Amino acid sequence: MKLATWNVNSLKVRLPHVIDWLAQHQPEILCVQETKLTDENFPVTELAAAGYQAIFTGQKTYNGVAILSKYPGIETVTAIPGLVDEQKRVVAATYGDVRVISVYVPNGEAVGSEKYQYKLAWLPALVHWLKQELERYPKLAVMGDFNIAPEDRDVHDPVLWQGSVLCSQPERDVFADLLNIGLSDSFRLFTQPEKSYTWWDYRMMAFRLNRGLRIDHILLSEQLARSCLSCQIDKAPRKLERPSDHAPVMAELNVIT
DNA sequence: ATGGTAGAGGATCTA
Repeated sequence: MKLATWNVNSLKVRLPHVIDWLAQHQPEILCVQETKLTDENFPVTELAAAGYQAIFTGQKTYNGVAILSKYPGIETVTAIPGLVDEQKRVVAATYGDVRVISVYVPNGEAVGSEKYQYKLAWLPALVHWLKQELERYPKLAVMGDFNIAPEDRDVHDPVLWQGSVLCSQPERDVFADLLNIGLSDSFRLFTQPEKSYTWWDYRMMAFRLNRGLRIDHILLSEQLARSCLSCQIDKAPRKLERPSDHAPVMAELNVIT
């Protein structure tokens, strides 16, 4: 079973890239973030023609998440239970006995800003919910744009970024909480190339210079982590014309669906 | 020179 996640930065603009990528890699599941589409505008027909169904929750202009899959999902949830939040940032569904969550963590803008406060309030609600999900679903995969670079090796220039948003200690502490409740960073289950990143700013030739951060993650429960065979970042779509600023991350699991 | 680019929407906001 192949699982993947990709912040597409507008599914409307990126739909051709997404459909090509699905055809090439044939994942059972692709979590997407930043669809920037209301639900009535979601490209259900085009994805169905590509062999994928979708569960989604979106809004105009900002945010929006989805799970694309080859098989139908059940037990759909489109918000963190108990959290009052206008922004569409999570969607969950169950495929066989695998629970999948697509998540778009707030960016946080800058340390000390209102958006940073929102991020630091939002994240504990996510952790609390995931703890409950882990109790209910032993096979849990949480995938998406976490907007957190967990360690200095996930940052092209740790000195430049030290203490900045995406790298600050309070954010990294929450990421550690995610690991402490029983999730594994699937990318770090394996030996990886140095300077592996998933996001590069559009500006300043950041991609060409590989000035990136690893902020998109596939987190797996213990049961799924045990069956994980590989996890890799696919930089190829970032090299296309009009790319997303994020690259997809894909994991292969020894699980039959 | 606190810059630069992309998306949405139609002036800025967000990233």
